[in-house]
Amino acid sequence: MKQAEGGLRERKKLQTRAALTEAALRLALEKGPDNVTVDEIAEAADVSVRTFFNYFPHKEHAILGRNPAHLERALELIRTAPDEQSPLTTMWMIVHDVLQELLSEGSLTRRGELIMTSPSLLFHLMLSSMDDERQLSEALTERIGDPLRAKLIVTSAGTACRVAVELHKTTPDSAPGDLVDAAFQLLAQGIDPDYQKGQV
Amino acid sequence: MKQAEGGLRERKKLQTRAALTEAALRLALEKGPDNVTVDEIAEAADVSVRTFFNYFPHKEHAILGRNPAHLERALELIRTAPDEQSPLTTMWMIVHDVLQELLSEGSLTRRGELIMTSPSLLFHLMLSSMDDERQLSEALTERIGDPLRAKLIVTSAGTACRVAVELHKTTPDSAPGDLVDAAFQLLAQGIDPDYQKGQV
DNA sequence: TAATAGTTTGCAGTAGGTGCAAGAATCTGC
DNA sequence: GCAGATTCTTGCACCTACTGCAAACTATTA
Repeated sequence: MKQAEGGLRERKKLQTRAALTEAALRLALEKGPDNVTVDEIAEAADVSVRTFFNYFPHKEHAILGRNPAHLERALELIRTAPDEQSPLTTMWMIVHDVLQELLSEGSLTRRGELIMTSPSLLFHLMLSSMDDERQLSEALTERIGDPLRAKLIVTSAGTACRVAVELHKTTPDSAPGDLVDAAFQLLAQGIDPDYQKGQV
Repeated sequence: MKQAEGGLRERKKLQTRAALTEAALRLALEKGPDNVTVDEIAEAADVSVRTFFNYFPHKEHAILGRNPAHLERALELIRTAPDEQSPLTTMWMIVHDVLQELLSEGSLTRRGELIMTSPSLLFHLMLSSMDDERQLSEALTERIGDPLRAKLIVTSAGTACRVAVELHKTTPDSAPGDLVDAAFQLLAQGIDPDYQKGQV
């Protein structure tokens, strides 16, 4: 029978994975994300290159070090949200849930800024976000019925974060959290009340 | 002195570029976008692999065959929009401008569906869209002042298109154009009037 | 037609990424 | 604590994407 959680094997895998993400992030910060090779990361984590690719499909995944638990929690938040809570409010809570953790472990600033400097990283982040998005949309559709609106709410929440981070780079005086809040507010109430379709 | 436009050299470059995108798209459709190699594309277009990379930085760019003229026209539309036209309305016109051309040349369905099947293609598209987005946001900020709102409007328009295409795949009975319109409408008026920030 | 400027190409090299099979480590039932 | 099954690691051979360089070629210009 398979040993559940506490096995040595399990722990070693977690260790290896942690060592790889740690090394990847550190080296990426030191040398710039595009100047790190998989060879270096593997060597720093003391495993073979081949093993690296057993853990991550792409170099970028190691640097991003995505936490699968975040998606789980987000889905849970959507499923257990009280009826009276509006959908975008739920999304706001999800965003802040993740944001809080990233801030508390101090990896947001390091990793976040890194991501914004590298198109390739950003790209892979978005790529892996696509699947999350799909799952979140499905969960939200389950709740509110309208699939178009559900998808728009989920993707808009994502866009709000991205826009906030980008804008924060050009105007560092405004806090990212405030920008996220402002973006959510705009999206909720409408980004253009004067819109008129079909003035062709 | 440099010959302006009609030179043989100029025409040959256009020809080569066209041959490459044509071959890339055709092969991608035949064999699936991830099973095409640059070798094949180059051979089909009767040029060397090295020449391929003189024209496109990535394989995906050839398949996407992005038309630089689209961005130019979009920027022009933003700059010359009448004062009374609301910003999202302008974005709607841009979207339909491109849509119309893609439909008329018949490449939307072929290329569009292809793109949606390949994460790699999708993300090269988004990646190159990021730069477009930046330029469009700047132009729109110029016009309406508020950079956050401008960025949100531009990115939301992009998201609307993406969501519409995705949704069209699962519910093919609704036309993509209608879905785009519905998405724009929702975004304009607000995706969640009951949103309340900070119910933590 | 000769000089010039721009294009194509082959070649050599770096790096990401995968399949396979052998060997090492862990886990299981006894 | 041991034998056998399971799982992980690793080296190796291989494919593909992509870049820099210098030589060969071709259109343009005077």
